[in-house]
Amino acid sequence: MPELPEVETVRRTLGALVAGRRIIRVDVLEARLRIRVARDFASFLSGRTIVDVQRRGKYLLLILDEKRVWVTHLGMSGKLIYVNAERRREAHDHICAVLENGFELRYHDPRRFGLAAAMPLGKLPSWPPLRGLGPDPLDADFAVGGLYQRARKSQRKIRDLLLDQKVVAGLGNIYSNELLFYAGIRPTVRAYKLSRQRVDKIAAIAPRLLREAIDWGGTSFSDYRDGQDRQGEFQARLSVYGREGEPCRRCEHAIKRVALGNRSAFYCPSCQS
DNA sequence: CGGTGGACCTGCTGGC
DNA sequence: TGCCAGCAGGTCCACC
Repeated sequence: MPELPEVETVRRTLGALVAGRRIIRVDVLEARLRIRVARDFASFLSGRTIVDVQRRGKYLLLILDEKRVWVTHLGMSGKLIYVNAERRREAHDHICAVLENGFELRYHDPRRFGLAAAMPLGKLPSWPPLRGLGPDPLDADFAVGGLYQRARKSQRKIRDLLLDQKVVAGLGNIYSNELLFYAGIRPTVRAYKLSRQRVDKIAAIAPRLLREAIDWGGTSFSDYRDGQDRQGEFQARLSVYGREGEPCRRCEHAIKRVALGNRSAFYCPSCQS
């Protein structure tokens, strides 16, 4: 579900609402996420004030005082929302952080593929899930040429390479497919077969596509919501993802779907080669 | 090391 | 109406 634009939208909508708020209590209602929520998670966060909300790839970082951090990943179906504490808690609300102003931060995740962890800020860089993340396309120092250096040595299909968070942090199946449409490249092409020019085109388009998706509040297929539980709008502007059989917006040919591994890839047979 | 395929979960949809 | 197969935005691990 949530790829870079969705996580960034949550970061922005949440940041403005929770910065400066103190967590007075944390209720962990279900600890069995992708990584089991640690026993001391609640006590480690209780009493802390949220200073800032940041993002690394698809990971959200709630920076707290006392140099502590609450890290979360939304997996496929996760939401992190800021709601009035009066609102009834729902099934799959796994973590509720009660704030001093009568609101709560709720982590909700039906499939439980996400994670929640807390640690001293200093431990974050060496924490395995974050260590080794590739460059983030929205970072100021994102280098267009870096992708080609990886691609030229890889036997993998280009769609699969783009999904690898060690290569580029933040792309998932929606935006990898969209990116390849705009670059005019079929998802099934082996990475090493692509010219420098074609790979550079993918890398150059990535920040533009992701920023545009953020401008529309991300893509809501089903579960995804921003920090205030609102849907995104970018699903109406997708070019290929989820559009099997529908006409290409550029040339009218029917969009095709192929299974690559366990996941679908979408492309226009006429615009992409 | 690089690459692939299955496992982990729940919920929804479409076909019979 | 009911049941079951297939599919879903992600990541990790065992295996070759």
